[in-house]
Amino acid sequence: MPELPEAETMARDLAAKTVGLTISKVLVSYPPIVASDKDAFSSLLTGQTITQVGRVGKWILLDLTQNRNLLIHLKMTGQFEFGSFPKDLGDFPPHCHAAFGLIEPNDSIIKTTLFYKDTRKFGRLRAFGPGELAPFLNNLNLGPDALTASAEEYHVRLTKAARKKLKAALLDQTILAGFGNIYADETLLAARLSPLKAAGDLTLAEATILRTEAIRILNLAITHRGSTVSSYKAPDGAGSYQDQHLAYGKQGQPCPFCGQPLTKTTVGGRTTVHCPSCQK
DNA sequence: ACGGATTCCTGATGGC
DNA sequence: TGCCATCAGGAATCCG
Repeated sequence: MPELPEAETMARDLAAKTVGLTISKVLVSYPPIVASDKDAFSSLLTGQTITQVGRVGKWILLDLTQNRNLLIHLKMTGQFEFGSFPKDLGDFPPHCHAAFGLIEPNDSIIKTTLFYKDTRKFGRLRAFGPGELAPFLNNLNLGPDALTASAEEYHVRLTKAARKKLKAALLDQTILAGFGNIYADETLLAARLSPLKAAGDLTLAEATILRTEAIRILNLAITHRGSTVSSYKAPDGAGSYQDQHLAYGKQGQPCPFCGQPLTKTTVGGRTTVHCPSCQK
């Protein structure tokens, strides 16, 4: 499930494969995947060249010519795949819902096709015309990026969540952007902080440790191309950070720090694994 | 107002 | 073996 390191990996792979290419054709086989009307979606994108691919929190952002943008949230199972342009709507690869035919500048032959693939169909693609992206992003009210926020920002933003449990606060993208279930559990264990603790009780010293561990783990995960659990895979291959998970999915196994068994609970509706003995 | 529950989806898994 | 129920989870939306 794509979180910050997986979104970053996908954005980098996508940038390497698509920047400089022009979208010559768009086909949508499952219209709900496109947040707006699919014809409006296609006409906003067709003819535009991809100039940059980046990440905003867990969103993937493609900058296009004529101040247009394509913003994608991968949710649980969204991914990208390359292939040849489908002959019709019945000719899509399995679980692929949108196809973008890409050409070299001043050419007309489709060089490659970018597919949006999403088994569970939770992801959404949105196209924006000039001036439309900023208000949308503004409305998302995303907090500072988990990778670049300062210790003070971690402290101020998390304590403002008051009685919310620390794990739930970390998953709230309006507090800090980028954490998902995996990296929240991994970070909390590394920082020896309880997911059940009230976020409002976090001291500056604790927030500082939390941030240090978060940045260490997120960067390490990026160097490993993310964590491949269930089906995550970036265009240039899967990740391997799952091999270094200490908390996620490790319920019942001994805590790597004290040896007591890790317990599984539910916090904020999410499966949470932690060490009741180490994490205070 | 704020936090918890529900909803969207499908493949994997577990129990009988 | 087969079938059905349950679970997984990001974030918008609904609810108390």
